Amino acid sequence: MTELLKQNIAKHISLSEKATEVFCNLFQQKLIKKKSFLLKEGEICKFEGFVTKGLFRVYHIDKSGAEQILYFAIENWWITDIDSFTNGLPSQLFIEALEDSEVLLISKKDKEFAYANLPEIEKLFRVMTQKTHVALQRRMIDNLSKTADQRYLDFIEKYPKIYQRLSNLQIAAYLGISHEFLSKIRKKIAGKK
Amino acid sequence: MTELLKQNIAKHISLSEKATEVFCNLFQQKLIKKKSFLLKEGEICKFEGFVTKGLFRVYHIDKSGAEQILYFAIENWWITDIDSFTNGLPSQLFIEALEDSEVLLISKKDKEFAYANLPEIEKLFRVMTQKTHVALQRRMIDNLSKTADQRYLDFIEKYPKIYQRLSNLQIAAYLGISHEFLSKIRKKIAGKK
DNA sequence: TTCATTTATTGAACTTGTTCAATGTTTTTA
DNA sequence: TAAAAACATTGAACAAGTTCAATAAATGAA
Repeated sequence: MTELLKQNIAKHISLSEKATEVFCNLFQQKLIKKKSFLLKEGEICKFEGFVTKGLFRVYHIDKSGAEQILYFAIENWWITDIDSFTNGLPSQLFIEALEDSEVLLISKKDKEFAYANLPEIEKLFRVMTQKTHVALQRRMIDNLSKTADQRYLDFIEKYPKIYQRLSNLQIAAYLGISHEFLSKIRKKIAGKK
Repeated sequence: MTELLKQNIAKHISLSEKATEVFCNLFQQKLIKKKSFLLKEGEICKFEGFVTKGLFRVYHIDKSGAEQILYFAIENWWITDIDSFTNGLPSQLFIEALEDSEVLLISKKDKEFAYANLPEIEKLFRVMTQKTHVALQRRMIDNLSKTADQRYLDFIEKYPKIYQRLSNLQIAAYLGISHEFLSKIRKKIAGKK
């Protein structure tokens, strides 16, 4: 059950078999039905999760009711509201399953146990946070410099597996454009081929 | 000379006086004249820096020659290209002093020494990376949802100290708009008061 | 299988932001 | 301190993206 998780850890750091075992045993599996929420705005995020099956979206709803998607998470991705989780603040985010999904969850207490007793885990999360930060920096630059057409094409190229499983509504909310405009972009691109 | 740095560390984690001393001694001061570069695109970033005086901008230049500013750094801020530094890849960023400045630099080798010998330093950088990541997530959401007018007002409110030291050209490159349009926004806002 | 719901497409009018070129203002530097 | 360079403002024409409303297509639940 934690096979994927073990592989994922090994991609970031080298960790002894024993420590891997101890760490992975801190996770509990949870099944989330499509359209259900792992986290809602206002709640305090008490978990960090690793997706083993399905698809989630992590998003924010602004004052005018529009949704902005921070990221999607499929198999092998981590999900949490890192702000709420680490600082104990009410979350400003929603985490919703877009398919019937399975996650492995670790509680805040157990993660602190891991930090305290498995020193390599501190490195694991430092390295992972650095990588997601670099990815977000790139996305920030792209959003500042590229037109919606190009961001759409980039998205398809970068996440072909995820793209196929998403509606245009979701993709538009990720790109930061209206779904009507995405529809027009798709038409324009189709005409060019 | 490392007084500011020590205070900054203490804001993130609690670290023994001895370890603080050892860690801070790994830094070397460097003076950077206005309009000089700490890093240029194509170079491999070999340092992580802590600003003790002055002002820097960290930016990218896209294919069409437009500049996108990832962030500004004044006293008490850290600067590096984390991607290039950790992965040894050629940087896609420029780090330029906008004022005569002073930084404390730590080399990659010395940082690895610190990770290996001062276990708390691993935590320090995990915590700091998490905080900058949360800040960037918020900026991402704002860029997806807010109009340029609002982003400009937010910027002034959030970074009043930095704002005063910047030209409109720099602010526009941070907000992702043309400086002409920023000029029009400023006129509109001034008229409303 | 059918009906209801959600998702996608399209057009028209509108808003936001860009580009280019001209002019004025401030800051640097010789 | 004068000239040069960098920065800021403005207008006009244009491009990118939104909003609203209508319709079509796909999906899901009974």
